[in-house]
Amino acid sequence: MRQKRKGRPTNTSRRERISPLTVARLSLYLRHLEELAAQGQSMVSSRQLGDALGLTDVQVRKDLASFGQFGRPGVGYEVNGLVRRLREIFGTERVWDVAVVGVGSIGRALLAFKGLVKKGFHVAAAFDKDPRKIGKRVSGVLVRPMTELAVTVRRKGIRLAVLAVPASAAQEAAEDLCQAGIKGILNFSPVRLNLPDHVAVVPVDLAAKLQQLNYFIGPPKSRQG
Amino acid sequence: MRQKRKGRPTNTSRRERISPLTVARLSLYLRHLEELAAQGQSMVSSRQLGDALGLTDVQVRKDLASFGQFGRPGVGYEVNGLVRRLREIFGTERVWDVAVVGVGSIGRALLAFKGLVKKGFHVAAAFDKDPRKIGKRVSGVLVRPMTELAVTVRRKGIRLAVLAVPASAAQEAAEDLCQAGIKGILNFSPVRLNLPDHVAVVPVDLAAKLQQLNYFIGPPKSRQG
DNA sequence: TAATGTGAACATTTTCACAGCA
DNA sequence: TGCTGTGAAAATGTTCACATTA
Repeated sequence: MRQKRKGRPTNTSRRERISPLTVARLSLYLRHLEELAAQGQSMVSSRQLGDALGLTDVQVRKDLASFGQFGRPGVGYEVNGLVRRLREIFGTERVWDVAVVGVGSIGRALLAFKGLVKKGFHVAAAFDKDPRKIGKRVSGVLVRPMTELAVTVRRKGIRLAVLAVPASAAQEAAEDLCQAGIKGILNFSPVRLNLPDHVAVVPVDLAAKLQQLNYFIGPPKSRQG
Repeated sequence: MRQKRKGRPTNTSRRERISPLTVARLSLYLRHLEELAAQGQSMVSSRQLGDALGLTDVQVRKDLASFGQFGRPGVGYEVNGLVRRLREIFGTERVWDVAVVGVGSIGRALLAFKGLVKKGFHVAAAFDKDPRKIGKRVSGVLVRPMTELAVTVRRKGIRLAVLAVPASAAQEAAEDLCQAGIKGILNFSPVRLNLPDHVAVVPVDLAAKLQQLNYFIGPPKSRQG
């Protein structure tokens, strides 16, 4: 019932839905596999991968099995093959241009962040509405006025944006991004964006994460009751 | 006690475990409720809250019910009361000191981030191992050498840290933090930290989030099918 | 023996349906 | 009627047990 073993059914371009939690873990796998590849390791078992990332071996196999048969029983997974396949899934065999909107401290940090390129992303344009910033270069990227957003995004074919403006300006800027044809927004502003469904938004709320961390730590060790 | 109306079971200090996904949403509720309070709104329904945050009304009620009975049937929830209760849950009726380790671009962004104070966090100390940074002030905070970490953390009673050092230095710095008695780490380094269980770690991997966003957007819209 | 892949059991989370209060 | 609170159903996610392949 299954195909020959050599011709492996990798359901390559079939976009059957991978669960979001699995997708989140796939980027962990990719990160670690890239490290292993850099160290010259050519095979890896689900156990090794899981141990390195704090997951069970079964979880790793289930996740990897969600997009095709890759492993060789008794042997493990081929590192380079998996890296290729995961990049294909994330669409990062190529490099994607990203726009940064808001060149405050967070925007600046992203412009300076070298790690992005290795992962397949390149900050290709930056926007701000502060006239004092416009025309300057930050980490080598020219800061443009918001009025040039649509034109620049279209000309460069940018589909991803990072939104790092103050809360009060976020919704409006997000709508500008939509108008410009952006497909996905990584949102650092502590605001829920109200946008059409065809635009994907991933929120990143640092203060909220600290609150949650504080909850899980619990009350101060009641030293005296 | 405060049972004024019908004895309402608010299980105030009972720390029965709230599920992690609920906790994540509780910070969303708190954020929005604080806004409503600032606007002078005194009551809110689960429906209104849900609409504002992209959740169903049932989800909101289930979440709020997970730590006591708060709503008044036919009326809704009292905004200020909920704000107080949520702050109590997150432990943020008081302000907590936070240490930032690594004063690169991300560390700097956090030092400059005003939003933290409003949420109950104050960056009280910064550390780096680069001698050129040590002794300088960044956003008003003195940068100290890593060798002073333990002493400073203990003296100031700091229990939360943000780790923003390069991947290669992350594990070692994290161990230093543990030694110093830190209880929770917000980890910006793209590395899984291997630490004792009693230290809580919340990872924040920006490149990974972009990858996931790219996955959900899917392949470039093949314009002619 | 050392691995993968997977159905079935289990656990968690979300949604539904509705009882009951104001 | 408008709203909360909640048991039960449905959906989603994780772990277990084991067949299978190298």
